[in-house]
Amino acid sequence: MQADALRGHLDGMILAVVEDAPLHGYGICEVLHQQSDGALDVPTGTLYPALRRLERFGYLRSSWAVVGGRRRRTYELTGSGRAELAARQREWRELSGVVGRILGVHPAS
Amino acid sequence: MQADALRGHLDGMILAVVEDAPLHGYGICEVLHQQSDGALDVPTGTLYPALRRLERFGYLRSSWAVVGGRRRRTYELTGSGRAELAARQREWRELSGVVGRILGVHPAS
DNA sequence: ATCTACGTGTAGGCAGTCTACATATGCGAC
DNA sequence: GTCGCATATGTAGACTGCCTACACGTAGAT
Repeated sequence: MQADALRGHLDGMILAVVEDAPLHGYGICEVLHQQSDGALDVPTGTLYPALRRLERFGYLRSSWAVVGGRRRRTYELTGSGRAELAARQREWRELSGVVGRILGVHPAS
Repeated sequence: MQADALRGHLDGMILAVVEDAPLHGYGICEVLHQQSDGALDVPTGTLYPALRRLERFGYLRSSWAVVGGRRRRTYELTGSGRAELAARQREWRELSGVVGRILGVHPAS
C-alpha cells in the first residue's frame, strides 16, 4: 500500500490513535502498524511533521518525559482536536461511500 | 467535501468511469458529479492534467471528434488501464478497510 | 448583445508525503 | 568492547498532485 494513498487521512488516524490514551510519536507508529496488520508503515519523516502540524493547529498538546533513559514527547488530544476527529470521521464516511460507489468496490471490513 | 480528500483516488475513479464506455473530459466531470450525488465537483484544472497523466502512463487512449460543432477529446481504457483499474480497486478495498478500522468508522454505503 | 452551458487547456502556488540523513540511549550477542 | 538492533526524535530537499485563476472557443436561449 502506502505511496500517497493515505494523503489527507493520516492526520485523522493520528487523532484517532491518541483519542483514548496519550501517546508518543514512535508509539503512534507502532499502533498504526499493528492495527493495520502491518499494512501501514509511516516513516518518521512523515509522522513528526504531521504531529507538529496538528499541534500547531491546536488539535494536540505535547509534553516531554523521560522513560527508560530516553526522551519522549507525549501527545494528547485537545478539545478542538476531539471536534476535528469527529469531523474527519464524518468526512471519511462520506468520502469512502462516494469513492467506493464510483470505483464499484463494496467495503471490505 | 473536496479539498485534497481525493488525493490519489481521482485517477482510479476516472478509470472506473471510462471503463464501460469511452467518454470525454467534460462528460467525466458530469458523471462524477452525478454518481456522487453532487459531492464531487472536479475542477478542470484538476481533471485535464489527470487525463494527460493517465494517457502518458498508457492507461488511457484519446481521440478527437467534433460533436455539435464542438471539439471533443474522447478517452478510452487500454489493456494496461484495465489492469491498473483492477489494482486501484484492490488497493482501495484494503485502504478503506484499514482507515475505517483505525478511524473507528464503519462504512456508510 | 449577453448569458449560460458546453468543451479543452495552461500557469503558478501550495501542502503533504517521500527518501535520506543526523543524533542519541539501552540492551543483547559475539 | 563493539556491533547491531530496537527505541526515540527530528530536519532537509525533492516530488507530485490538487487547487485557483486564467485563457480560448462554440452553441443556443433570452
